[in-house]
Amino acid sequence: MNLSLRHMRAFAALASARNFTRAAEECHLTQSAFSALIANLEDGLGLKLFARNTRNVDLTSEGEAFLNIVKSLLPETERALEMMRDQAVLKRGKVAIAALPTICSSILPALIETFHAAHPDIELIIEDVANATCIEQVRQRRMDFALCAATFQGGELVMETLASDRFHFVCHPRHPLAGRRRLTHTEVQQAFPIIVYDQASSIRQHLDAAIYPLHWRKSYEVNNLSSAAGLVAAGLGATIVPTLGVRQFQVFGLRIIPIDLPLERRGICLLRHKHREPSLAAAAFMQVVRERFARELEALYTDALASG
Amino acid sequence: MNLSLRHMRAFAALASARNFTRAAEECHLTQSAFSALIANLEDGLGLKLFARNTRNVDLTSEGEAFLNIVKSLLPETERALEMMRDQAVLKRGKVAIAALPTICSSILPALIETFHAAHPDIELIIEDVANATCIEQVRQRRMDFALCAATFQGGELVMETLASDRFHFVCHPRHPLAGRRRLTHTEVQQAFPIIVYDQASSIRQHLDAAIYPLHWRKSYEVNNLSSAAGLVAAGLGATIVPTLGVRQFQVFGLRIIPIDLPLERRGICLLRHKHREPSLAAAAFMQVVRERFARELEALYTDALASG
DNA sequence: CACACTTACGATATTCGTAAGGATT
DNA sequence: AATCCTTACGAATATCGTAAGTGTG
Repeated sequence: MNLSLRHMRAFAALASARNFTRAAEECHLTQSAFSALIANLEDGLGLKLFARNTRNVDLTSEGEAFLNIVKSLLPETERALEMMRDQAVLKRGKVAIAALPTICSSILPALIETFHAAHPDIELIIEDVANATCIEQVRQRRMDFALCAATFQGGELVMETLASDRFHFVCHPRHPLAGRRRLTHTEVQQAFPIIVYDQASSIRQHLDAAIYPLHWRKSYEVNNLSSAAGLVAAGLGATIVPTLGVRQFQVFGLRIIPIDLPLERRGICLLRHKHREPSLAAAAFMQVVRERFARELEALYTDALASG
Repeated sequence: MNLSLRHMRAFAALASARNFTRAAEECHLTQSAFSALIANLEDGLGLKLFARNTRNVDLTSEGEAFLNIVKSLLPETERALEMMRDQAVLKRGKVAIAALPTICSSILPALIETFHAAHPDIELIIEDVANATCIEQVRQRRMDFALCAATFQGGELVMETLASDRFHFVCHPRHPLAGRRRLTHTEVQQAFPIIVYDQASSIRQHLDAAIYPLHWRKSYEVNNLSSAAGLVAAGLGATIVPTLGVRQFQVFGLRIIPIDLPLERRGICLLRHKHREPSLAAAAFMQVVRERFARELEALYTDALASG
């Protein structure tokens, strides 16, 4: 017996209409096909569900028993299919994204807005974590994808470069270098005191790698860009931030000057797992990312130049 | 989309095995047919449930969602089918019977025993009520059928005569008529004092109709045969009972003498409703009734003659 | 005799298994 | 090269609709 949705729908229709012709219409079938469908159901179950005489159609007591079952089973099945259909048209589902804090506070909100306008019912889970955590979450397939710094990744991780962001020297308007329009990294190294970030930070890692084997004349080490912004605004030192982070400094009216580092740019990538098939929703979000990320970052950069 | 049990079974098998070939075997299909079945399911839902590459089969996130649904829906559906299958082989279901008290206390137990031996899991509901109530319960289709006295029934009731039971004069061994081997109804009428039954009793109704327009010289009117048995045993009078009721008197060692009445016999019938389609279980019980009732009654009769 | 379900039947669609094709490790 | 899924294809099966058959009120 291969009970199908059609069987249940036909049965329910007939149980309610108690008339083959009308029930058949309801199911968009000819009366003959409908009759065969009911007969097939009865055969499959091995018992009569309806007592027919040419004038009336009535449920047998086995039919009553089946009706009780179908009354709960049919709506559940219909609901299940509807849920899947909704998923298919991106009415439901969720996308889990890990992203660097700088991305979360700069570009991501605009991308979310775009995505949400198109797919208002998709749930988004955003985890703003350090680069290493981003990678680890993707490796463990706990997130659909990550937006993080591009680093060499072997194994089952797939990296897709989105854009690269540049670095800026940020200082108080009364800082000795405040009047410069462009700086080299050697000039920056001599700008004492300098505020650097925690070792776990991808900015710090990138800069360490970029400037090696030179040493930073650090004076402060902070965890968040906003802390650095406060220190710089108070005239306690200067700092270096990627374009993705400049906005935090713009509000204080600080000087923002582009730098040329040996590794001038930091690659930003979309990182995903080879064996985590993206859901339709995730695929849709990734598409938004691919289409807009580079442009948004460029806008941030020109904005930083203008304000600096 | 016509979701079927096969779809769900195939999906569940594949989700668990994560391998088309093995899942196909589990479903007793060739791998190719199984593949088509899954493809059909995915097409119907409008989305991919599995991410295949030649080495691995994995659920997509939509597949995970569907798995959650199927994990509850499939067992429910299977259980529903099993219940219906059980009904078909009389492993489940119930039979509701209304029957006269005399039948309930005489023949019915043996029939129940037979039926129960063949169908141990069928629930039986027995209502021992007066004839009028039997008829009314069947008319209202509240019972599968009734075992009661045969009376003219019009409309939607179907009467099937099973047997006819005879009447016996029952008296104390020291009663003046105790030595007789056979009595006529006129002799019985003069046997004073006589114990009769309540107006609602079908025995009383039958006798009233049978003896009309003569009058009973009644001395006591009781509701139950067992009460009458007590009175007769105490030497307070004689009574008239149908064969179905004699057993209650045999235990007291009373004399049981057949009578010839103008309407010698009382028909016992199986009464059912034209439009209450009997369940398989009810049909099975009715069959037992048809096969055994007359024989059982005959046995009671010869037994009564022997003991009388 | 009229209505309502069943049966008959040819056309169409689906599903099956065998066998070949293609991709990944 | 081996494994494993998909595709191709002819045969078997199921389902459809039209139309005729059947039985009950």
